[in-house]
Amino acid sequence: METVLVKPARSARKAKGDGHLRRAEILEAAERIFVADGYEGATIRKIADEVGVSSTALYMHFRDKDEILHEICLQAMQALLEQNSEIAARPTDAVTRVRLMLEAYVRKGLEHPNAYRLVFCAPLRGGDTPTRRATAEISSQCYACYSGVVREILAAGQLKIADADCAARALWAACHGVVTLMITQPNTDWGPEGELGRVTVEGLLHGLVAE
Amino acid sequence: METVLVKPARSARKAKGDGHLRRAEILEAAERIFVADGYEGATIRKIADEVGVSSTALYMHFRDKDEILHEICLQAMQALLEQNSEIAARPTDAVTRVRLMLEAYVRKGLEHPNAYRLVFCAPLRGGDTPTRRATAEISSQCYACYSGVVREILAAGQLKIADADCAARALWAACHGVVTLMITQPNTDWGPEGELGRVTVEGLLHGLVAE
DNA sequence: CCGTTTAGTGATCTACGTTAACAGTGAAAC
DNA sequence: GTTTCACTGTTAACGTAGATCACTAAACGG
Repeated sequence: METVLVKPARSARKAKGDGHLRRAEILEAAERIFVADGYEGATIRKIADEVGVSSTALYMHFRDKDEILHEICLQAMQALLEQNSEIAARPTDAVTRVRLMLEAYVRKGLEHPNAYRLVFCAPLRGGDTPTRRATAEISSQCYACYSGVVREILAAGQLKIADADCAARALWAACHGVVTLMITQPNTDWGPEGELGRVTVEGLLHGLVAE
Repeated sequence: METVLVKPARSARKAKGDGHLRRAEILEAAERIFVADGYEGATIRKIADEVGVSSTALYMHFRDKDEILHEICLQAMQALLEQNSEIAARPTDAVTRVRLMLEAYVRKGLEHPNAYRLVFCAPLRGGDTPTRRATAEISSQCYACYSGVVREILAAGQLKIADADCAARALWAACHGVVTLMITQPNTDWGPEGELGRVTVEGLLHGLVAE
């Protein structure tokens, strides 16, 4: 059995994990803690401990704590964008596609409550880090993809109001409300699984879309 | 030179403001800072500085930081409850009253964004302080008052779904979504003043209420 | 082989919420 | 008139947070 030549290297110092390997390792650990304990719970030191490295080392790979956690959210955001694009391309009618998007949105939000909170509920302080801009870019693409389908509904003459953007925002806001409410008050009885989301989306769709 | 015997020692000390006077003074200062800088921005030391007192003095009057800021929110909550009660008692039809309540809710939320965030968006950690319970009590009365009117709609046979509570929650969630979106992203263009709120509420009402 | 770059370290800084130990005030009790 | 004592302050300090500093060991390029 041949052993890889490993540096015995004296010391408790963690071996170099070259380049983006260590970076990915940090992101993984951060995600585990972040998902479990939220933004405040995921401290620099906890993440560093999980990786087995000193807290200072994280600043080699990320500008600050925000960048680490926002990078995680960026991934979730990209997944959402992919999903939205996929739904947008389906050969169904526009109303059905909007419905599917909104349902997927609510589902994703409830599945990743901490990421959702960070992206959609945080006051958006600070501003110009690349990660921040990337997230904004993706989320804007996400919205564009979604509102495009709403505009299709308008074009088909099925929208009861003249402003498609406003309708899109209203539907989004309603779903956002469902997600945030259920996330922040998980102990409240929100009725049968998925009922609140369904009633909200269907109700608003019936109110805004003809037929 | 003979001097009057003046309070020697501690000069910079602030005069005693007996009992709840000082308490009210702290609440006022805390509210100013809280409104301007939010929960994280309103630090114990800043509040104490504003009052002109050492930071530890605040612990004479309040158990901890949470209690101070939640007391502020409690007042806003009581105002909301009063408003809701007043609207509930009006001699108009139930649908109109619900509409008025929701509009008032959104307006209040946008007027007191930081209080709104603390009460409705915070993870509700900790739990059994008296102030906490009082807030929960008031907010539950608030909901009861509101959902009672929604039940009136059901009783009048005007509700399209059988579950009045679910309808009430859906309407609330939608408004909550509008408020939180506009609060957390104040730089986004949300269209004409009040439009998003109006469209969301009216749309959902049309979807859930017959006629 | 040597100098530069890279990726790590522990000590330290500032700011936060909070607690502990102590001190001045004023009014009631003696 | 003195003593006592609750009340309301104070300064000092603790523990934890994010972030920075000065430094160093390994990896790399010539």
